[in-house]
Amino acid sequence: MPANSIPLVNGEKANRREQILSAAAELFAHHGFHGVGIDDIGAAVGISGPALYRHFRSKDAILGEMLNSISRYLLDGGTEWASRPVDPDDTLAGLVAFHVGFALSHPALITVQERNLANLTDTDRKQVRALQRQYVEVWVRVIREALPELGELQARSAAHAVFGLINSTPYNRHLGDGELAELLCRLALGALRAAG
Amino acid sequence: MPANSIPLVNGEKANRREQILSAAAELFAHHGFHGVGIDDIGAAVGISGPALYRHFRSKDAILGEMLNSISRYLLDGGTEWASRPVDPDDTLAGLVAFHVGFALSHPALITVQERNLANLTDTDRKQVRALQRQYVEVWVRVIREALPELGELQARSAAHAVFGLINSTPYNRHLGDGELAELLCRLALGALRAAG
DNA sequence: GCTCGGTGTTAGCGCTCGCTAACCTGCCGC
DNA sequence: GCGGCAGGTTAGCGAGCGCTAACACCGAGC
Repeated sequence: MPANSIPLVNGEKANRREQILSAAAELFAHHGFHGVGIDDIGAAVGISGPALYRHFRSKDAILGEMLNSISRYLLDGGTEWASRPVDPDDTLAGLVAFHVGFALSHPALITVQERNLANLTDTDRKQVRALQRQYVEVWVRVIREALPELGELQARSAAHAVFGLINSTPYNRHLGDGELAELLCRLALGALRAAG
Repeated sequence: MPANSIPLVNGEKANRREQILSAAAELFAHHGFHGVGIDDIGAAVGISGPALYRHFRSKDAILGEMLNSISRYLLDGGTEWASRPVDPDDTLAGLVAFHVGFALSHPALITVQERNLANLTDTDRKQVRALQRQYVEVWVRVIREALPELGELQARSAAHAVFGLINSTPYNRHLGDGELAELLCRLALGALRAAG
């Protein structure tokens, strides 16, 4: 697990900022950024409305910090897996498992990241986009090492498709976590294998 | 192609209601339901703001009709494919190709359907949910006929995952449509094959 | 040629929402 | 023990938004 700080599955302990981020993530995931009021977020952590401004400069800043830290966490984790000196197939499998693990333990963050990019400030959006692009590049590199017959464009499209597959976790709560994780890994790797 | 009416790739001819629905879909996809104003939608079809109320009862009604017709179109098309008397593998391949075709020609609708369910009226949401559930059941049935070793829960999870995979088209515009369609079909079928 | 329904316009109401202002309170360091 | 700061409160502002009201235009039918 990278130095980064995301894993604290939900609010047990954690300082106010993190409580707020966690609660806001849940709310944004359910109702969308514009569908959630400052007062709602406050109420979710037991304080009321404007008190949030003691911890964040604005509502946009909450979303900005949330998406930035998600993207950074994924990029750091992905980069670490990609640099493991094992054979390409295992690297790919590790990367898939890493992403699956994140998606399963933080479905709300996945939802927010997928839906609310457009609600970011221009500067925040640029940062997040840059991090996401780098993360995709990590995947493209790993995919092409495991499947040398794929072109770069094909690999990039396949990467996006696999993200879509894995990020289906928010709608996908029929199975237990363990079984679902294993299934998703199999599906993702099966898809990639079929791409070659 | 079912009796239903979705395919008219964009605004060429079409009456006002359909122009509005098409423009609104694009806007909702980019900015989210709450991020789009009545005036924005009007401007996008060359009329101004409140004139929309000559064609729709409310802003919610626009979203409601949009999502209802998407869901109905998918269900009708899916049902038709599922009832084709060919062997199970071909049925599954046809279903995949059908969904891929829709996702590629209407990425905005895909985005709206994924992101804005929560913004529907209660009654609209119930209707849409019901249609979506039926569509998933069609997939589950077809998947299990092609892959009898899968349990129902596994098949349902796999279906959701494949939806996620195919619905990645909005982020996936690196390849030409033809090549992307073929790739997505291969990925989806490869994933499902690996599930067994 | 007048009516009238269909479709457009602008003005403006009422509500919600993000955010600020002004004030309160309890804890920590000197 | 007292000053100050961190972190909370409520009141209220200004802007934006969904929607309605009131009116204008135009083409079709008697």
